[in-house]
Amino acid sequence: MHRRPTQADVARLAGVSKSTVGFALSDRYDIAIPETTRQRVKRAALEINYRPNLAARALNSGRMNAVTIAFPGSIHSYYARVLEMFEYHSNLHGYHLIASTIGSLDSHNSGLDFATLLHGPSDAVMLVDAFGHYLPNVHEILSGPKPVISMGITEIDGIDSIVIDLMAGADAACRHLIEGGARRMMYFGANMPQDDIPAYIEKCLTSDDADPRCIAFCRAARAAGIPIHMVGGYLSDRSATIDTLEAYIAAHGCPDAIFCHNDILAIRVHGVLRRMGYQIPRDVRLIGCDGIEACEDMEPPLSTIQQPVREMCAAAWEFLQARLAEPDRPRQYMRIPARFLPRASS
Amino acid sequence: MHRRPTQADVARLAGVSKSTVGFALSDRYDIAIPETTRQRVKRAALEINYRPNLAARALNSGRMNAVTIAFPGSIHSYYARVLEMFEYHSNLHGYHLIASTIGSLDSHNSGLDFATLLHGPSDAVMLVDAFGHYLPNVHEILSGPKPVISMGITEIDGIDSIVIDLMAGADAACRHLIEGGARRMMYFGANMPQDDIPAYIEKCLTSDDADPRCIAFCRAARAAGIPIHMVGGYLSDRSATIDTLEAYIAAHGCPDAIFCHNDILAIRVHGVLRRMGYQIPRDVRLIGCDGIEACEDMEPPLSTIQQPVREMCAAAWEFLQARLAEPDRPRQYMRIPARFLPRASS
DNA sequence: CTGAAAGCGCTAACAT
DNA sequence: ATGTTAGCGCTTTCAG
Repeated sequence: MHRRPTQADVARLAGVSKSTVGFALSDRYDIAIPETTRQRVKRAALEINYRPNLAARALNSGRMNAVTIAFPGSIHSYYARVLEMFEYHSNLHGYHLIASTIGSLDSHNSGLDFATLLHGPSDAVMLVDAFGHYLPNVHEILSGPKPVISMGITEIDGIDSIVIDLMAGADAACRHLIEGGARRMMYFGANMPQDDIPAYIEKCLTSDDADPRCIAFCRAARAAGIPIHMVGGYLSDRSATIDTLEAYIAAHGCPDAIFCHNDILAIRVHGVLRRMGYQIPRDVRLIGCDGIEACEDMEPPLSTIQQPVREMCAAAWEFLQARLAEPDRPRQYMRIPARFLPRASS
Repeated sequence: MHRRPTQADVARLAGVSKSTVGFALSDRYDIAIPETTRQRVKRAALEINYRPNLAARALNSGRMNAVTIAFPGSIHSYYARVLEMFEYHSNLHGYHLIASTIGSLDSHNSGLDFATLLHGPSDAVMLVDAFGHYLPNVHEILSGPKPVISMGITEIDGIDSIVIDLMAGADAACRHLIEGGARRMMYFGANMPQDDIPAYIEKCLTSDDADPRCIAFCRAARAAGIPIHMVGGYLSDRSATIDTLEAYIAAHGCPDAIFCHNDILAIRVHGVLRRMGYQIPRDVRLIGCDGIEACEDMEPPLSTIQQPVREMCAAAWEFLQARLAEPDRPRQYMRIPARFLPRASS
């Protein structure tokens, strides 16, 4: 492995100047170069297997041709789908995709802190589901060196956002449970302040600054005049989740309906309930959220709220392009509703 | 958003030269700079919120501080775990991680072709489960501009490889089925040459150049004197998979044991079988592969072959570091066995 | 139509 | 101990 060929090498071989090479190789037809010279340059480049040095190009142009996509916590099935979907667009447009998880202050995961992300080698940062500890300081974003675009169930004030409106879907799900006769309905969450759930419930009832699923759940239960049971906390791993659920059921008995924060959780809950001998939906009705494929493979198939991943990523890419082309344009904003998908589990 | 501050700006503010800034900011203590000057420089940098220009650094140093990780086809649960695990190491060492799927020639997915990957803005490429259409030309790798490291169930001759030895686990799984009384055992695959399965079976029996699961399956069945049923093909989506399985069962009846190419597939098969009224493991015994968490949440929990993702990623990172430090060192090679994990489904 | 040259921001060898 | 300078490879302006 010796030195990589540069445009200078191509120029020497083709017997032209460096700039001619640059123009010819980047197919700039606004510069008048005879077709024969163009071909000669291209052949020379091919012959010595010339590849542009991306760092040099980036230094000169100020463009990295890369985008960072950042996920909160860990990359589970749903985020993997978002990643894949977004990658489709970035590939199509010749962008490289830097994938990252964001580390929060309290959690002990290894994710990058936001500043590192923001100053990393990309032209823009896509934040997926930024909330709570993952929600960066807006001032830091606005004074930062590159555009940030938020996508997912949360939005960031003043920042380009594609927000999936879970509220309608979550509300439909909860009302579906209630109308089906749920009296002891429970919300099972993976990202709730474990220490003070009553305060969180109060927050859900009175403000809009909480997880839309939780808001919908609390309000639907309140409206129906049934008690608000929220269980969960920062459940990092599978066994913690299972222990929490089992402990709850041992102490309070089994709810007649469970709305889970996401499908992964719903699948776990499904397993726990069946192992404890409960029948779904006869004894307990179960609903998840996200719309991952595995839900359909459960027995019975799990009801869920379908996240419009395809539309979200397509819109995010559009927003990104527009923002890069015109950094000072007004804030871009789009809401996409998520639909409740009833299946046999509820 | 105006011009980003550079080291020259810091130098001006601190009243020193550019190189002093460079040395001070990179904490090079081999250069004698008085502590007071160092502090003055750092304060100045902080004051104007200086951040290094990564493109410039990369151009100068020849290092991007980024690694590309590439997956075949789509990023499902198992690959998401690999991604996350590998990201742990890259984050820890200050590397950015470029995630990509590789597009094969025949499939219509949007993945990048290997040459693009190889010439992308990273210092090395990690190939996960490179096989078949995803397996790049070895010469292209060796004459390429950066190290390539293979990880997963396949290895690449002459290229640094961490190979997960699935053979032992797959063999244990198949023998477990046979010893449990399987007479009509089936392999359900997602990446097989659909058009000529007999030839593929022959290949599995006679050569080592095939999927280790398939090899183990064919040989175990042959050794036990039972027929070799392989079903599948290039099953891209969920419904194609289900149709294929249902068609097979309609035509040939239900096997008494199914070994699936991976857990995602096993979960689908699980759903199809239960919906058709078959009991697991009474009527059919079922085994998957990869060891994704959701297997444990099935009813009954699914037997699987546990991929040692953590060990693989740790070893891959070690290999990478060693290779970057010493490009001409001899080929690095490591085999890690994957263990069969029997559960109630078999 | 083509070539020379400046400059992107950083690093490191070399001079003071 | 600090400053000067060359150069990484590319893009692009400006002369010829």
